[in-house]
Amino acid sequence: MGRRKKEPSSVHRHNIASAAQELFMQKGIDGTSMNEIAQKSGYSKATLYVYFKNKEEIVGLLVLESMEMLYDHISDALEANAYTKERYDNICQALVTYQQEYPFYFRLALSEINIDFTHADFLPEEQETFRVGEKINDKIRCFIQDGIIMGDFRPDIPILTTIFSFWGMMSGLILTAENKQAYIAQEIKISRKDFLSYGFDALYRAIAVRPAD
Amino acid sequence: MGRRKKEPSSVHRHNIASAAQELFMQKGIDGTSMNEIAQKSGYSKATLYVYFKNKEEIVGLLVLESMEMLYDHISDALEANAYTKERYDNICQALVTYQQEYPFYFRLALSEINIDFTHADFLPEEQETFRVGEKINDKIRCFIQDGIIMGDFRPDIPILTTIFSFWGMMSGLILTAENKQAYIAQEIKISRKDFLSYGFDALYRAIAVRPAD
Amino acid sequence: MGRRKKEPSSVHRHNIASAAQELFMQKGIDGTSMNEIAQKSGYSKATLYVYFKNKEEIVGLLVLESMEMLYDHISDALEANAYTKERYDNICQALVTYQQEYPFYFRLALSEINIDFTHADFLPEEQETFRVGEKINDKIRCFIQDGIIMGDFRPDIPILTTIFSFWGMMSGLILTAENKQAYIAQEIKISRKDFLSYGFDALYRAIAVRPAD
Amino acid sequence: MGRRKKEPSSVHRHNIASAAQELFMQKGIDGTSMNEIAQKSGYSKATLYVYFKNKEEIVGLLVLESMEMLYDHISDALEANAYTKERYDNICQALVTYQQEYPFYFRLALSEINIDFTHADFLPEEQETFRVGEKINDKIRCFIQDGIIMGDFRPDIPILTTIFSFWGMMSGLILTAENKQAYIAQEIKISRKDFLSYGFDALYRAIAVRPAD
DNA sequence: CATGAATGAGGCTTCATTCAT
DNA sequence: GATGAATGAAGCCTCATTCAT
Repeated sequence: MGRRKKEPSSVHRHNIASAAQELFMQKGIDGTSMNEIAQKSGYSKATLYVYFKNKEEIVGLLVLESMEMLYDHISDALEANAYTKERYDNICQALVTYQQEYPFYFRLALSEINIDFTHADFLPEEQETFRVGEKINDKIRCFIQDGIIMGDFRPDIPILTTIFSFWGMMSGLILTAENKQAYIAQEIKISRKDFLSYGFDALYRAIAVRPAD
Repeated sequence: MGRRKKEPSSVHRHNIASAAQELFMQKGIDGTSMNEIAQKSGYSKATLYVYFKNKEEIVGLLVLESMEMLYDHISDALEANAYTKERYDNICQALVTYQQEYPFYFRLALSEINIDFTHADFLPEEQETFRVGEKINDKIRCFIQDGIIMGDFRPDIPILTTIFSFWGMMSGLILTAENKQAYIAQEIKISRKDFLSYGFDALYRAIAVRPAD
Repeated sequence: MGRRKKEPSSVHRHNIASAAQELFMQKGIDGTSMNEIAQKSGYSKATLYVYFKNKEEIVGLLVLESMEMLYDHISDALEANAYTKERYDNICQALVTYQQEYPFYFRLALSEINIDFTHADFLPEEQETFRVGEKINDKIRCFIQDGIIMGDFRPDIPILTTIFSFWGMMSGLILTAENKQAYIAQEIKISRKDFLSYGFDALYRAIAVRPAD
Repeated sequence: MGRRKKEPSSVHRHNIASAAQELFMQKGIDGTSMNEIAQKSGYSKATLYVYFKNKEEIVGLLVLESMEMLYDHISDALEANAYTKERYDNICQALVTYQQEYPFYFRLALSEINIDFTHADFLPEEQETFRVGEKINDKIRCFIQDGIIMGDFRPDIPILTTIFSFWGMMSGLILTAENKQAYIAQEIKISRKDFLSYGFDALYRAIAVRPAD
């Protein structure tokens, strides 16, 4: 291969991680070889190791990138609207969109790779990922507090507990909509959108001042 | 190794699958080698292949076994009590217990391996697994219908949608309690039990006739 | 499996060897597992080792058996007729038939497993095989001597040299007819029978008193 | 192991195939493991897979290489001399030399691996092998036609039939000379050279205009 | 910087063979 | 005698990673 133009290192990192992401999505992390990543990204296998210490670091960057995108999605969702319910719906939509765009990392974020400080291996990327996670939490916290102030959410709800339990329940709902897709369509005969709305609304009522139904 | 006592074949299968389960849990399916399964189960690697055609078949049995246990857990939960809320709590508890006992398959059931008819590969074990899944659905359906009849659940709730969305949300909640364990304990300073109750109750209210709060 | 009726050991040996033969023919010796032989023969894998010390011994018996059949074929061919050319044709036909019936052992006899006293491993079966080979040679020697006496073969031909070179050439011809079957049919447009006759006749003329053409 | 000097890839392929050839010769294809090939060739096992997709491909290259050498041997044999009998003897000698140099592939060419269009798997190497086989046939065809024109061969001989039957018979003869070597020397007390000449001459007479005896 | 080349380690699976019953 | 059960050894192949250039 000819040498390529001098580009900032981060561009190459992104190119590689990007190719990896698609493959991971299709075949899982373990199911994807560095060889395949090399081929898909157009770099040589050895070059991968110029930009990443190892496979794990690729995953790390990917998780960080996806976490940042999630942050952006959620930020946007919150800034756009004034009414609490609308903002809530926007957050839900942001999550759904995010899952559709980065199904692989949505799953990761939910379960597999655990980004809490327990097993902080302290790779720089992981630290950063954690930080972004905190920023997301903050955003949500503000949103809930705003909602309380605006009289839309019950004033007695435990904020942190709500954030985490909702995060879990929403993720589970979205994942189910994804995984049981065919089943839901054929057996329940309901659109994915309605299926999701049903769940999101149920959750909203749980913290709303008066059942908004 | 010495020969071992004559035991019915199913015992060996269970021994092996059991060892596999623990390893899968710790390191994932792909991350676990047949070598490790052999060592942990106390059989020789070759013997594994006497009892299972290949690694995949071990996973298959495990999924089936765990699905059956889930069915038992849920059956018990439903038969034990008369009051709808109690029965609901029992189901929740059954799921939590199940997740604690078979964390790996709880995860599977939620996401990766898809037990709907979409990708019915028709391995006998997989077929059976699907059937058990259906039995579980039926149980839940009856429970909800009973709840409606007893006047505890709103009569207009869409039953199938509720089953699937609740399944997703509950799984997500339980998984979060598991994965963010340390975070929840240290940051929110709330017990896992309370964390889970908060979520389960929120969901209950969503279908209960009158907010039980 | 239930025990089977008491049969002379040789019957079981034959059953097993027989099953092995078919498999060897289809998939080669190395390509055939004891497992497959066990299944095909209807005995358990362990029982194979009651009747044969190991896989090699099965091959040994098979070679012996096939050598004996070849002897029978050739004996019959020689005793049937009076005229030299007829007897010659019969021998050729015997070889062809033998190759069709035992393609695998025809090949062995020609090349792979070498039954000359050089590498006499002195397994009883191999010794016996060698002895049968000698008996075949004797038969042919007599045939040639008869032919000379009858004035059909040139009196000066070197008998042993003729036996061995003819054995080689005939085998090679037959094998080619078998292996290039499709090619011969499609490209040369000649029947296998005619193809073989052409070669056999050429060889006959080489030792006949007057070109019989 | 240290890295080795930069050599064109084909050199490595040849090195590996060459080592494989010797082993195949001694122990057969199935009897030879990639491990052994690695050791004998001085490369690591993994490196074998850099240069060959799998074991089969090694065989493929070997067959092709040997086929090409055979072509060269025969080409040389034909171009060297003017008299038909001399050219015939040269061809025979070429075959003998070839068998001595590549005993393993001589055997293959004769029997096992079938290079006719029947089972054209269409691997590039196999296609090429087939093509070379055709070139050899052409050379021989020309030789026979020349012989007829020069009045040395009978004008009525069926050319293709002759080519194939002679190829079979000659191969069989050469193989017998090889396999029964010890036997021939000790029992017949004749040199291999004379043994072969006897057979080749017999075949020559079968197509020569007048028995050259 | 970029990479072709090389490889140790290890994965899954199969097999011939043994042994206690 | 017959076999179910068990296994050490080995086979093919893949992979993440390193290093010299």
